[in-house]
Amino acid sequence: MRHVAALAGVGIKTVSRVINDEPNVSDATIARVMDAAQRLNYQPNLHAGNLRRTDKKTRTLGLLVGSVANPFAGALHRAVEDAARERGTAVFASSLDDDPLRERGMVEAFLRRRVDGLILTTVTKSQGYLIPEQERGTPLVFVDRQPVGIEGDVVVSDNAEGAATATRHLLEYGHRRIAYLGDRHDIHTAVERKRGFLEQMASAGIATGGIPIIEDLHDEQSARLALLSLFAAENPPTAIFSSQNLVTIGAIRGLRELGRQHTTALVGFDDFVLADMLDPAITVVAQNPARIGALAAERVFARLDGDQAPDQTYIVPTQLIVRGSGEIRPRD
Amino acid sequence: MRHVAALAGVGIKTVSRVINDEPNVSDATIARVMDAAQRLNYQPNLHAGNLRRTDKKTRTLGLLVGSVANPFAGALHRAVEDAARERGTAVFASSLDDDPLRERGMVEAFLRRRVDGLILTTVTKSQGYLIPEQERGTPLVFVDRQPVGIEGDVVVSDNAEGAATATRHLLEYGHRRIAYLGDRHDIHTAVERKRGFLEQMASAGIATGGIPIIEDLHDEQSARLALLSLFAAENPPTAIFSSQNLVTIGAIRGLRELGRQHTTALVGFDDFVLADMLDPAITVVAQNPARIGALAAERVFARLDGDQAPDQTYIVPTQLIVRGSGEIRPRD
DNA sequence: GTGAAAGCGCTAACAT
DNA sequence: ATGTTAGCGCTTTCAC
Repeated sequence: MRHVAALAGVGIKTVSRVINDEPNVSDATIARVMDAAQRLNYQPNLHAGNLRRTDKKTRTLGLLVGSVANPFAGALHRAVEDAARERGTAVFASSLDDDPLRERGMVEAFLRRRVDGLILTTVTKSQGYLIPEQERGTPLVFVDRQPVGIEGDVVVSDNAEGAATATRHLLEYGHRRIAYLGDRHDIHTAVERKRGFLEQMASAGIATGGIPIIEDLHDEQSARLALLSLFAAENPPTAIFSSQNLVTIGAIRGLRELGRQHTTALVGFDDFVLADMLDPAITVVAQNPARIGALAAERVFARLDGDQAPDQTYIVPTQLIVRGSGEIRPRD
Repeated sequence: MRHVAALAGVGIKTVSRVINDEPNVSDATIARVMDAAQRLNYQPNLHAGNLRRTDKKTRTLGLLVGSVANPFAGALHRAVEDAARERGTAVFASSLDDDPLRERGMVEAFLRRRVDGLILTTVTKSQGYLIPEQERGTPLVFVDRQPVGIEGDVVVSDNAEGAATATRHLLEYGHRRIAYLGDRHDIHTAVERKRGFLEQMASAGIATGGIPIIEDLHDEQSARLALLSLFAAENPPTAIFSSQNLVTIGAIRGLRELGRQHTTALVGFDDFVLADMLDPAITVVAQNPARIGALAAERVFARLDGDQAPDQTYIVPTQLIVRGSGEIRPRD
């Protein structure tokens, strides 16, 4: 900037004014400064400015998700990015792989870079460690998980209601013996989905004690094996509710191995690409990651704009998408 | 930092030493400083440090892709992130949606934030505008596209060879009339894939003039319609080579509509989730986005470490995955 | 409409 | 082993 000022033959403050579109600079001066900046390939240093600037905003956001490689996170990330770009804000993204140490590490890395806000899918047992930062005024929005040991805005899918809808759907098609295949029992979303499922089963007068439930399935392979074990046991289910993407796909593989994909009903939580092109096409309860991301970004920016409203939990509705696999009736 | 120094009863430089793990501080002092930092919830300001630091490294990378919501970009991003984390580097990601203005805007936004390097899938006609930045020493790595108007390290899939492999595969199964469905004809990857296809067809002695070729298919819908038009015309193809993910899926939809999915061979460029669970399962030439990302990150860091080797183009091999659709023989 | 001086939070280069 | 001073590139404040 000093060099630009020298070349344009003006004071450094005038260059600053031109760069930041501040008033009180004559058109002629603006032109001279722009020209000098161009010739020197000058790029303003945002960080240097922020050091002195009163609002202290870096126009940077931090986003923490399970993995940027998974479709749910991708859609969410994209929505956050779109909202951010409108505000001239860049987005740091990081994958946590369910590793609490990584969460701590990346939060610190982002805070050292002075992000204006944080949108996070937490994997730590408690997020109390964020309290000091929150008190300092950094907006925190929790997505897809309820925070523990701290308050904050929260945006989640309607997990319990979505699971209940899926279950109701299967019940309506005449199923009584419905198995639950779930992922890690200790994460918020899984707890809620199981709760929705069980409550709906109970409402239908089904003794919850006898329901086949297999949890902690973390990938396709374990889900596939779980499904096979279901049919190896006595009194196999006539329908399956799978609580997550990979579990659904593993279940499909298992059903196909047994040749039961056309006789066993299946509803999965979370939609996936090409679900409509499988045979049978898979009925799912779809989440809306783009909506979750948009809402989370909206909350962060509202807080940055001074919104003082009490923390709130936003529940994004899910949607049952009927495709075939969920409409298979029991044999008898 | 001043406050920490005051509370610990030491000079500010000593705090700096402790924070940065520099030597020549007694254990007792370290403990006192750490304690004070803890009590004040002190978070060092990386940007302030960088202002004075001689290496001028922000430990930040910028990544530009088509869209962070697409699986190819997600896998690539993840690989870049993994490499970056090992180096204490955070990653900015941004989606371009084929919009040159967005590329320019985001590059500028990243440069103002002083990223140490840039990994980019370019969408502008020429990337000459990056030359000044390159001369300033910022490593630039181009992925999935050849840059124009500038030199730099490049990491791409083996598009031509992959397309040739797919084509050869279809030829080996007896096809002579193979149609090409391609996406935007003006992007590097599409050009290369078409070239590989045509060269292989020519090698097989097939007059390239008569080959059914439809390009500029940008989504499933247009690909589906293109496929239908192929079979509405005289002398329909016995096999299809589709040059991209969405095009492949659109083609599958079209074939199914016509009931020809079991009688028309299909090989797609780029793998996709559940391709193995369709009927028929889809034979593809798979790319390796994770490898591309890892290689790109490696190049950036090598340059940052002072590697002065001439710019190089890294070609990541593709892999034919045989699943069924590509092994259907022509009727006669 | 313009510029000079001070200072943001830190590290470099020297002291001691 | 520790502290002091200057200055990174900018914005603020205030003077002209």
